[in-house]
Amino acid sequence: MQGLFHHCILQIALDTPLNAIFDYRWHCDAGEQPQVGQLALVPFGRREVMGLIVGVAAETDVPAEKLKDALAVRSQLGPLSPEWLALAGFAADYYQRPLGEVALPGLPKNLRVLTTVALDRALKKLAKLDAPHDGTPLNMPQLNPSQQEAADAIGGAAGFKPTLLYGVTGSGKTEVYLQSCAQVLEREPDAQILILVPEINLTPQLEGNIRARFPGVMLATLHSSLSEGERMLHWLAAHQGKARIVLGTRLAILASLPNLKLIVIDEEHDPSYKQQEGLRYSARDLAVWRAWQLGIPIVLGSATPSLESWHHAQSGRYRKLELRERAVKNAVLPQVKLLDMERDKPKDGLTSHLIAAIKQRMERGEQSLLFLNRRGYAPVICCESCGWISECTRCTSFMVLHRPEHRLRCHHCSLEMRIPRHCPTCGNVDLQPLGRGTQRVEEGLQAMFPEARVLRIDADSTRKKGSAQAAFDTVHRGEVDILIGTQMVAKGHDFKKLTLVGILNPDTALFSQDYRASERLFAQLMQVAGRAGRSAQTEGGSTSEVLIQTRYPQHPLYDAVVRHDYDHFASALLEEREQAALPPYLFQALLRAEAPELATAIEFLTIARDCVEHPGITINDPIPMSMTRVHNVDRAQLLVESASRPMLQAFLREWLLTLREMKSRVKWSLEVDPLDI
DNA sequence: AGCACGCCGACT
DNA sequence: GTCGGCGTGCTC
Repeated sequence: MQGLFHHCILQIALDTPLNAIFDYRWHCDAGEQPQVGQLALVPFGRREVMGLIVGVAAETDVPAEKLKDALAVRSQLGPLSPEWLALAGFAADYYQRPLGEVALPGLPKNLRVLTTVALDRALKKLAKLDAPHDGTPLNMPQLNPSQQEAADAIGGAAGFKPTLLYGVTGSGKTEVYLQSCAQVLEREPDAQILILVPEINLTPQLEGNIRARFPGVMLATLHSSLSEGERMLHWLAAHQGKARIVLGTRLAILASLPNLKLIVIDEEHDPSYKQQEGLRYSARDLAVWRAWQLGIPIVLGSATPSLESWHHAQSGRYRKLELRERAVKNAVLPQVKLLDMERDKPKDGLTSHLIAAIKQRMERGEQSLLFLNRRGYAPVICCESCGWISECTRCTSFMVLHRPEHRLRCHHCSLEMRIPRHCPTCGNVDLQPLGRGTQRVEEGLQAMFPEARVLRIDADSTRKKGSAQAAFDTVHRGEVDILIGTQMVAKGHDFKKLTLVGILNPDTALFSQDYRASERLFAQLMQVAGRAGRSAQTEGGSTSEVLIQTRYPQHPLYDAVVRHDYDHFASALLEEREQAALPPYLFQALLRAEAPELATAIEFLTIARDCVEHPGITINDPIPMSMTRVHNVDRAQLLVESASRPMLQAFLREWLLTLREMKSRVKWSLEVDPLDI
């Protein structure tokens, strides 16, 4: 039959915002017919691009004069599976983006270029790179009963079974993952496992663990800091089923994994699973869908689960497994204490109590960690006589003082300037820093403890590639007495000699407009707190301490942190969310618009609000975003809500068709399930 | 999104 | 006289 056709029509998805599939002619009588899931090089406008074949047909409606010939089909590469295409298709539908924008950007860049040398080279290299030398597998450490129970439940599960693994920091969740993996790998000779972690700087440790534990198994990593060559090799290893464990960040959720049998999401509550630009997908949510689609188990692990997952566990949709104790013998949870800043007035940002605690660690030769989520020297400088403050000229924000560099810098648009000698409005020379960031605390500490080895770790101190790792290594070697840092120090690292964590300025999140702020603060505090006392108690029986400086020691959030009581805190938050009709009891989408003038953006959103019928959907009024102006662009947003996800989905599909028709020159974008509102 | 065409301002 | 600004129009 096929011999009758001199050509066929390839239906191809392209990486373009145009919401369409493009048809091309292909002379397929000569060789085999191209397959759905293969890549094809096609002329598109005045350029040549790589597209994904999503259909092969005999005919097309496209008029013959428009129809062009595809240039090449990348036949060296096995086609992406129907399951993978369905995953990309689901993500495209759910997040309301064209299929090509979802399916293509995740592929290695070298697969998408004109020449095929990089692909050929990687294929050759991979063919030689066979089963890694079979070293002696490390013995699996003995698990405690609840770990063992969890590992058996996960490793032995069959069918779609989401599990929430709820375990305090240091309770040995990683060990549970590894032993679950071991069970799956042993049982199914071809099985692949996908392990997602929030950030790359956590992976080296875990990667090492996995390699040591499974010496006969090929491991591939997938994250944004791989070189193009590595990315191609690792992606192919996964695609061919050779890599049996794939460890990656959120982007790895779109990896091609033909024999996927288990998905592990570590620290599932972590906001970095949500992509914050372009296609704003949630890797965690896509992972659950992928597990459902394939009918395989998935584990979501956290000490402070997201309220979404917690809700699912409460309702029975997810199975909940708990690890209540720390896995290392004698390692107990750190003692959390609140330091009332009203009673104990801080000096250089530190209360006398915290200073005394640091001093004590110094004397014992132990390490202290101070956590302050604010980089720079001071968040703003001001004029004492006229009240001028250092605002950014391009953003609704302040210019942050960076003293070591003698500059003011906007953290949103990167505008920089020298520190003015005198006030730009009144000429007064007395400009004062207001508030404090990590640099200023570092300075204060060094003055207070001249003999101490103080190290600051934040985005500014670790600009250069590899410098973050170097800094952490210094801490691990014990060459630091006091560590001061932002978010960066809160995650993953396991400092053996660390017995004190001081948290400097957490109060701002308590009264935030963002209803997710307290959920995030709790998670963050628990995570930083978890840095202390991860190893066995130090000699002399000193327990680890977490000291939180606050003006609101009575606040229920802190009370829950002190009692290490996520359960009640989460249940209370969920109840509030239900009362207030907020997620996870409600589904949201956000339409954003930006323009040189705020009024233009608002006007567009107002038209958008009124342009369609919307039964069952609530559309709020357009409002300026909380940070209205960034880099001289004003931004506004429109929140859309519904109690029914399918209704919201159906509405959005309809709505976007209309919005695209409008051809407005206002730049706009839609986000489904926004995290920050 | 790219990329080209097209029509108005300050420069070798 | 040209280089180049970004408005608008198209991509099987």
